[in-house]
Amino acid sequence: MGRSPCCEKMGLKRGPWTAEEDMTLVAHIEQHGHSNWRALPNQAGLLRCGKSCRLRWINYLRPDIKRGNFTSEEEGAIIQLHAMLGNRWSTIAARLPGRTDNEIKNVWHTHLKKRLQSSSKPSGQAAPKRKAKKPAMAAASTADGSASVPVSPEQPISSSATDYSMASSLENTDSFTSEEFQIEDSFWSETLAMTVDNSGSPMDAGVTLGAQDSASPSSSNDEVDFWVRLFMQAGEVQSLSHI
DNA sequence: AACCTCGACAACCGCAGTCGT
DNA sequence: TACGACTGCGGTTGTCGAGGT
Repeated sequence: MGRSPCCEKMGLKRGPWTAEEDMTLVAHIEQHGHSNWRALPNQAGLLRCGKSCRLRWINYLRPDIKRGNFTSEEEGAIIQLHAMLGNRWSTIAARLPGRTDNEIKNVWHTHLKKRLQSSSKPSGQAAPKRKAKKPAMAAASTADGSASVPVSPEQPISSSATDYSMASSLENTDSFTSEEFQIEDSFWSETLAMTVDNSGSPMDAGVTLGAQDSASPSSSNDEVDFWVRLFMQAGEVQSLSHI
């Protein structure tokens, strides 16, 4: 619709950020905040577009970023949240304090999606050709190789609970081996139960791993809570229908 | 030792939603 | 109400390093 490009391409630097640029950006944000990303590069003296600055800050420079490998709890949470929410990475990230949407998205595409796909295939077909670099990231091989997640990882979230099998996905939380997702039973029963129990005060309810992320907007929580409750109700309906 | 392949992750791009005028 | 500017999000790509051949 004739939108102008997000930034002027002329003279703006691209590619990996240098340590000096990082320092400049951090120093500027600590002093002046980031109320206006578009104007920030000029004010800070950076030859980057505002979008690039924002991304760098959010994904890498923010002080509350948690670096390092994802724990099995976090991976399990991502899988479950993805089953509920689809590719709503920012919403999922809001439930994982210290993790960014980009990071979660990367982990999903590089590890978790393949893990789910491999676990849904017959045994013997999922063996990775290469040894995993990081032990924690070793491809999961379920005991019988028959574990599967009924909801396709690719399936986008639907506005209708009836065409999204939340019930199945929740009922099959033990699709993952206990060694990898120890939190499954306790974590999800607790968090989801809390969501339902707090249905009267949606602002307080939520599926958050660890401490409540104070930075996550309440509207986001409301949205997630809405879907959680909706799916829970749909799950109850489907559970009954299976009887 | 050199080359190849693949995994991991940072960064970019374009679209959609929101807000101000 | 319409329009433009800006921000945020999700998909995709590029780059680098490690492991395999």
